[in-house]
Amino acid sequence: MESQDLRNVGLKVTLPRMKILEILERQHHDGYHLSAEDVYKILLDEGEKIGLATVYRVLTQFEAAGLVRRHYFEGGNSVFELNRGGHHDHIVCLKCGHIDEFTDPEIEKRQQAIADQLGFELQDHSLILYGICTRCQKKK
Amino acid sequence: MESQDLRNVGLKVTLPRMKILEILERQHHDGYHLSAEDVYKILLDEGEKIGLATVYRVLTQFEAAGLVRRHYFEGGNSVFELNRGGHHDHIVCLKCGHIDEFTDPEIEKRQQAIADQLGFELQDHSLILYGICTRCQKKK
DNA sequence: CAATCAATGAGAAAGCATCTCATCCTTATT
DNA sequence: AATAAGGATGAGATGCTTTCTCATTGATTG
Repeated sequence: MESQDLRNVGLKVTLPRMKILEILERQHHDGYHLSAEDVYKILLDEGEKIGLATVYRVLTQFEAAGLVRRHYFEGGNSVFELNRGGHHDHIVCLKCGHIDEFTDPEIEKRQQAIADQLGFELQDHSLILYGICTRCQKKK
Repeated sequence: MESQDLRNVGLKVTLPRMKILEILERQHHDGYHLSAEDVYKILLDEGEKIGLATVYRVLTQFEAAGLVRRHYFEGGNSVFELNRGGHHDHIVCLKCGHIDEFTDPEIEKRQQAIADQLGFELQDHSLILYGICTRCQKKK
């Protein structure tokens, strides 16, 4: 029941918001991370007349509402993914852009310890590993 | 002997490059991280007629040459700092922007282990913690 | 000191993201 | 259902960071 997701966070149920949520859900299964532009193009492909400004607005609202996470990978534009439960970090292939996800309790623990030690109240973190994936290593 | 730094990496010794190197060195002691715009403003303040395009060009060259590291913090524009030896990660205050640096061998080790496990040839990483620094906690 | 080739400045251009505002649509209320 | 009220949207303008272009200037080698 998607429309409930929107009401729960105090957002009106509108066609753009439903469509964008649906696209994020659909792509999430494949582990994809979409830029606003990506989402916009998918909408166009599916015949929806939704403006790019709306896509940005909605994604930003979704982020503020906790429905979505935004990541700043190298190279500029940020990407979004559904925030279904568990936190995870990313490892990005520098050649093909493939992204894998992982979590490491030990790293999380150390992060908290470091913040404590430096007197920071830890609120968030961003950990991204960059490398060459198996497939691209072979293609050499 | 700064000009040698430039020759060592195959760059001609020019006034803009010397000046920018010098600014990075000067600010480095304070732990500051400068955007291209910051560097440009400092140059203006000091009466140097150096174009913004040159600042970007030079910083990018310095990065390619390994003299400088570029970081993509949240919010858009990237910042630069001198790459004097040791690698380190960053913790950024979400209120005042203050940046502390740290390294944690345990985290580094885990990162390598994770990359191995996922079949990636690890090349680089970006770890940024976000929180509220001691000073800003008190200002509440 | 001359010749060569790279470096620079200034402005144009690109790319991502946000803003503006008139119009449209959801929602709460009749 | 119909309506009023205020939020949401589309399209284009705008802002901001970064890169590109190209004519000019400057560093380096012999």
